[in-house]
Amino acid sequence: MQTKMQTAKQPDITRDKLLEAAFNEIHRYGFQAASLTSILANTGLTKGALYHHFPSKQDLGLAVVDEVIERMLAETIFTPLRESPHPIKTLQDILRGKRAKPNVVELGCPLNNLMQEMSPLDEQFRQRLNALMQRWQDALADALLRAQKQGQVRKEINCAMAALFIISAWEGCVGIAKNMQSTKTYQQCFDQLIDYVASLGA
Amino acid sequence: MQTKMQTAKQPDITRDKLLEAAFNEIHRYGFQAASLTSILANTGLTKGALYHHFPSKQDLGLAVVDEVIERMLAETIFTPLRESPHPIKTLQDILRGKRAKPNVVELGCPLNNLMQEMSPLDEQFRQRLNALMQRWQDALADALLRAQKQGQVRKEINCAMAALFIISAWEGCVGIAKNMQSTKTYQQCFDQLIDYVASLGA
DNA sequence: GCCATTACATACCGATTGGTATGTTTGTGT
DNA sequence: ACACAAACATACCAATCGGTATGTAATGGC
Repeated sequence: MQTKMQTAKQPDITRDKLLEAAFNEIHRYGFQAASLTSILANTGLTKGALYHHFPSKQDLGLAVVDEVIERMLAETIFTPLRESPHPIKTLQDILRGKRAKPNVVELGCPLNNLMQEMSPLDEQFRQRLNALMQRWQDALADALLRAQKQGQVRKEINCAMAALFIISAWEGCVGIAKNMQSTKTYQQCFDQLIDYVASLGA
Repeated sequence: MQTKMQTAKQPDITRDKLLEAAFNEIHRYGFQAASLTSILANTGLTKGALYHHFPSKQDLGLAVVDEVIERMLAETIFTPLRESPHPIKTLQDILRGKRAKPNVVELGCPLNNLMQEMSPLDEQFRQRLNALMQRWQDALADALLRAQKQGQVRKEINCAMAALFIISAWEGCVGIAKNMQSTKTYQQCFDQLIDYVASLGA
């Protein structure tokens, strides 16, 4: 019997619950301060389950990066940019629409939080976070290049460099708004970034 | 006898040693993960000294913000900007020269690190860090306003908003370079920011 | 020169941490 | 139906955490 029984063991679902709870805990407290006990309390599971699915806290954290955060970025940024026929407009829409998630203003960007905390401390974290960053930059540079071919970005613009700067400013805006705890600052800051993106065309 | 004796007790110096060691520890590991034991090991002092000068770990951290980090920002940014007769050039010089400090690329901006870690968790930290951010933004907005009166910044530019964005991008560039562990990325990213500052004039 | 206070050092505490060893239940292949 | 492995739960561990209580040495006022 493969059909769902409520009391049945569902290892995949259990794993996902652990990943989601770990993501939330890490998003708020950072990786080092994230408490496994707290994560387990939020899932109703125990250490037996955790250490059955993940050999260590670090592996749990890396799995959060590779699976949870990767999926979020792919869905909200990478894929829309890649599939868009109007890359500049799509990028600006993404920058505008990001305010939809309220806890981004409260807790910041999960990827950037982990980068700032873990990159100097753990080479494994740094490499995986860096790989995600690279995909982000590539997706953006690709979008800018396509826009450039459409004549919506000036020819003298170095798209890779522009992409790097946009991401930097992007993360910077999220971080400042998080410190200010202000959605107003968030929007003001992103308006400037949207203007910058527009300035690449004129 | 007030003269310096090597074995004499010098409470001010002791306090400074604690603050400096705490700053270094926090800069690398963050506030939550900063170990008091490690800080004391780096000073040769003990808990008796620490808790004589600071009532708690939080007070130690807040003192690091109020005294150590404040002084660094004032010396390297606030004062140069305030006293400069050519604000735009001075700003660009600061952005260019920041690479002088190598551990900024390795460990990032101490202010931003603490903001990203502590703002959602501790209101006292958030307020003090926010106050420093506000002084930064004011110093930058002032400099841009003076440049605007000199005709070096376009009249339609909102200097306060531009200052907010510059700081965001500033911190973003430092953060990205720290994750990449690359002084090259650091310079590439800041070159874009310097171009942006220049674009305010033309 | 005495004395109170400052400026530390030493020893210890409960709480929490990540991790492990072992037990128990559930699913699966034959 | 039986065996075996997977999927958990329970109980426990050493290490480290921030913090405290107490003791001692140095300093400054009178």
